[in-house]
Amino acid sequence: MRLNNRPRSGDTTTAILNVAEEMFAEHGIDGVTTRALSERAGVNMAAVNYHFGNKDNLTLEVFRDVARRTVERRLASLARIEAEAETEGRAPYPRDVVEALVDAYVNEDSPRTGILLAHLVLQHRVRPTEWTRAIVREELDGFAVRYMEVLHRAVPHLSERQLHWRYHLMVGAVMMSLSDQRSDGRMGRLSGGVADPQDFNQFKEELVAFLTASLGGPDGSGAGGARPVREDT
Amino acid sequence: MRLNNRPRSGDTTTAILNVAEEMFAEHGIDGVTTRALSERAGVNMAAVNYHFGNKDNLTLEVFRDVARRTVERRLASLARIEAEAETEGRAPYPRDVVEALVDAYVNEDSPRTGILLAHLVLQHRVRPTEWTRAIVREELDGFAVRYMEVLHRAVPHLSERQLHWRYHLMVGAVMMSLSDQRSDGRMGRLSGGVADPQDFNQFKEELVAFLTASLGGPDGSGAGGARPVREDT
DNA sequence: AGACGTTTCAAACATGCGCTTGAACAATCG
DNA sequence: CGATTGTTCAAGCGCATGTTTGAAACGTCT
Repeated sequence: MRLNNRPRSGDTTTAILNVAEEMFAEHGIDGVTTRALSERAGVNMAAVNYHFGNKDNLTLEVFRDVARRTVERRLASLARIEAEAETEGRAPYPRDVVEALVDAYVNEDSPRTGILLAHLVLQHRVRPTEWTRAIVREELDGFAVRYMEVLHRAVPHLSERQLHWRYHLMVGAVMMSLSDQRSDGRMGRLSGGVADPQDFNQFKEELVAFLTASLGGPDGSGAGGARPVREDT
Repeated sequence: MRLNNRPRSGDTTTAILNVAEEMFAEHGIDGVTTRALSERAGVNMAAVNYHFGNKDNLTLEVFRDVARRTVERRLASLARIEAEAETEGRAPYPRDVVEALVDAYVNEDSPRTGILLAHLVLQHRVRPTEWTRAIVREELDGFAVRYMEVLHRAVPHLSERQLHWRYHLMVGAVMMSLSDQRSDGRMGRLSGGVADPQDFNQFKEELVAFLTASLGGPDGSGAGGARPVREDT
């Protein structure tokens, strides 16, 4: 047995990982049993425990991978945005910063990624476990801090407290819209098809519009000191 | 046995319902077993099935009740807002409409309600079942339509599609912030305590500010045609 | 070829769950 | 009082799940 120093080229191991990711996206986390998974992967049930120790470990690996990929992508976007802003001698545009967040979730190239992350986060909220905690703390918290750093420069009118609130609310909105896309179809139902989360372009557009607007006013209580969020092209 | 014509004054029945609501809020929906529930309620396990048929039926009743209470409360708020606007011969204030949504979730009088509803909705997203579907469709969908009706009058610059998107994104943000409040404490952790979802006033204030701002611009892509959301006191 | 570590497999095991059962108890009414 | 009906209870059934097991198959190195 080989729990450590696990070669990722192993046929069975990667087959399990791939099928797991696929099935988690489709049926949710609790909706995947070791039996169904191994059957679909064409491997014996015991293989899961042999290669990953137990089921929690497998899900941990799958979702840690997804989290890392996404964070990597978003960090790259942030770096690009900051570089661009610096050469032009200005603060980053709020809209660009928002897009850096959204792009990693809503992306035609890897449509599963966003859904998987939504599953992870919702799972962590509905029923936090050791492995969700581990991923959130080790993979996602760092990015959140970094993101807020850049976001703060883009919308300096927000206080630190407001910044934290807005960020968490932003992420919440994204997560929920992703989960609607997958499971319920409520938006499509209630809108009579006018709003369609399946349409990637529409999805991104509306999401970015919402989030950019949400960064608007310095506070919602005071008089209309809020200014339009964006003046650039 | 008495599955129909069930008197709600029955001692055991209400004890089960109360404890169920309590435990659902605390441990999430899947986190409550019939055994634990009956033990805490001081009744025999069989009592649950005797009085409610099965577990799904019990959860259905608990959450349908919560949904109804909330919807009722919000409908009343909307009616009040509309009446006030009409006597003053104007459209409803966006901020008021937003508050009507938030109040029902974040409320010091019944702090459990919002958390329970968040559980319901998240559960429906993570793992839709017959009974979540039933509640969403029968209790919540109607309100959503009605709410968007009023919201549309408050922010007429939004297209129908935008309206639907914004509404769903708003609800998503609220749900996620509620679930953070309960389970993870991530916001508190990342902000070093500056942002504290346990503080009801702060919670409402930041949430309303975020949502009101999010209704801002007619679209996020165009130039800054957005106007401040609110001018009244 | 033979030996030995690695991987696969069918089968069984252990556990926790919702739910049922049949008897005891309580309450109501003729 | 007895009978009937409504309610509670301890015990256990059936089932699905994650996990373990011991042996078979495979690969590789000498």
